[in-house]
Amino acid sequence: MAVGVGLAHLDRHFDYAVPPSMAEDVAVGCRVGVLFAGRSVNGYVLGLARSSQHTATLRPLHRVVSSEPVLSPAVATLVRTVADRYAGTMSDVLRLAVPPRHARVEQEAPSPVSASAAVPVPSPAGSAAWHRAAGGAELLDQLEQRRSPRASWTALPGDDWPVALAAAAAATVRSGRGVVLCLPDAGDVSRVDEALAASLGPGRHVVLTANTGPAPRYRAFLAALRGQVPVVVGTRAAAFAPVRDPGLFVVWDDGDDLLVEPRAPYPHAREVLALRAHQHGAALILAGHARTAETQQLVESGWVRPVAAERATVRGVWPRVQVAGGGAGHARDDPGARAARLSPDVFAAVRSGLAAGPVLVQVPRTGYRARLSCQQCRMTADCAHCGGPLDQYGRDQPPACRWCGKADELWRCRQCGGTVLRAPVVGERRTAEELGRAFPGVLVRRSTAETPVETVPDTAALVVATPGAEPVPVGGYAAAVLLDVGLALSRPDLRVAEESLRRWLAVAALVRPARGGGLLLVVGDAGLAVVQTLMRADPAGFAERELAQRRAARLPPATRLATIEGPLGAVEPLLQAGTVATVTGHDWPEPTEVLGPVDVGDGRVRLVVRVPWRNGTALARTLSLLQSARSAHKAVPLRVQVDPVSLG
DNA sequence: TCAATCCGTATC
DNA sequence: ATACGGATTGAC
Repeated sequence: MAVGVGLAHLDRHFDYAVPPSMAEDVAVGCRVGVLFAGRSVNGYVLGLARSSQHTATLRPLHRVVSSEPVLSPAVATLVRTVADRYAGTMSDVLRLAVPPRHARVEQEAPSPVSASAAVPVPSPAGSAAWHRAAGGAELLDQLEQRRSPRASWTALPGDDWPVALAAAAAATVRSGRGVVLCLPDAGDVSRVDEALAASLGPGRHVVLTANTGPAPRYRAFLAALRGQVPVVVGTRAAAFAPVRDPGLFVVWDDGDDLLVEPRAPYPHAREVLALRAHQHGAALILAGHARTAETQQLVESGWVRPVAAERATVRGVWPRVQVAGGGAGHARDDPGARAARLSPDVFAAVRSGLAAGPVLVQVPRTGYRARLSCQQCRMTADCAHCGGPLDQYGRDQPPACRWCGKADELWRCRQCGGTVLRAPVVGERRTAEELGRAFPGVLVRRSTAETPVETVPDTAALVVATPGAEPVPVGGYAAAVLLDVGLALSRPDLRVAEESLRRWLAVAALVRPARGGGLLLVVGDAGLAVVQTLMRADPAGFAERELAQRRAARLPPATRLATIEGPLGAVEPLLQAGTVATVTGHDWPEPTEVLGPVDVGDGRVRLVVRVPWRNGTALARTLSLLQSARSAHKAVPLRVQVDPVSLG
């Protein structure tokens, strides 16, 4: 059995004797309680055998918590694989894979399932998007015929992708197999939920998300486990869902950080589902308007095949893309134009759009602001005392340093001597107010993650939305505006370009085609690669160049990175050659770069370890051994992250 | 020579 | 965490 202790050196199975009194109740995969090193812990039965390798006499099981076999052998294997991949423990991954037990839900009489209810025949509407993509129709056919294609699908503007994904799920169900779909947020999940209800009929799927309460969550988990439903859709919480005979795994928009589990060992739903597709010989669809460098790497390796429309088809549905100069990154804006963001170009685009239908203005999230900079030359404003970033903490207060807190009463730009600071991001509220004043009589709606607007009618209306909270208009937006493109790109992040483009492609996908008058106005520098991508309507080409650049820069996914964070005294010795070999018996795989340390405060430091992609497994193994050696000596565990989302 | 104690290691 | 064993120490 697997015991529920998080210590790395105890991350293996332990044998227990089954007392005759429990023989009836115990089953492979069920929860049991045992006495382990003198304390009572829970665990899962990994297998039942007549004999044990263990020579000493076995302790008896303490109790059988429940006979429900919540950890199937396949999921147990998956959990082990994910733990190894991320240098984590099985115990940690089990917490992600098996929801907490809810006894009352477990006792509930299973709702009568119309197992014989036929899955409706495919509807033409469901496969419209697939027929637009080269290889899409074949993909559906293969799923229907119980085959297992693996694909990267680039959805087009106007594609009803929730319906398309539901059609792929239905085809798989008709072949007698199960499906798991993971989407970044609850909004996406509910759209696919609805589409699945239409394509599968009632009672054939369940929704599994973390923010539904413990009871409904366990109920949905059990429905999949017991084979009552063949399809599970949800957020990253659904990645381990135990569907019967899985035939298809789907990830939507894998560039979204929400697909990364925030609990150790921080697995990404795309990786979990790709591992499952490999494990079961099942199909995999990595779908989105954008394509990540990770997916591009899978495409280039030949493991997944691209399913995307031909150029002519793409051109036919893409909006007209117009670039308006300005925004951050331009050193010489006319100094008076504080509101370059809402320039005459923007007003013109909004005005003409409103004449034809709804208009969307996407504004960077408040709080996602870049550093204050000089109004005149755009030089970043740094603290004179410690060099940290200055920030504006109140309308009438002097700027102060985010790091040391010192206020700078008399800031002067160290490049041009300017004295006026530029607050780079104005929130959506302010933008909505400005637009409301400029277009009196027009309804201005604000949509944010906290208070999203679901849909907008096909009439003149102005929607100001933060990324990810764009309402889906019934008939497409007549125009959309991307403000401050260069500014968003100034964020200090490993994946800014990819991440920003992802958000902008999501907007482009909601705009009417050029021939229907659709316009996408990009406020930024036409020379930027991401802006070029929007103009050329070529997300796959961007992914290709992005991956090439990552290779050249030795960044993921061309390499595998891990971060190690902990007390200075524990982490710093790892920089010395031979330390890891002394501690674990194995040195870093050759070659490995160990970079750092970076002070992260509180006496803690962080190292970055980098290996070529092919050494990823060996690196994870070394990191596991390191954690094992430490936990065996009662040292505090280091915080290890394989494939960290960010290095900041 | 034996018990008390310490330390490292295993935990089935 | 707790349990155990082997090494160490100190009193007789």
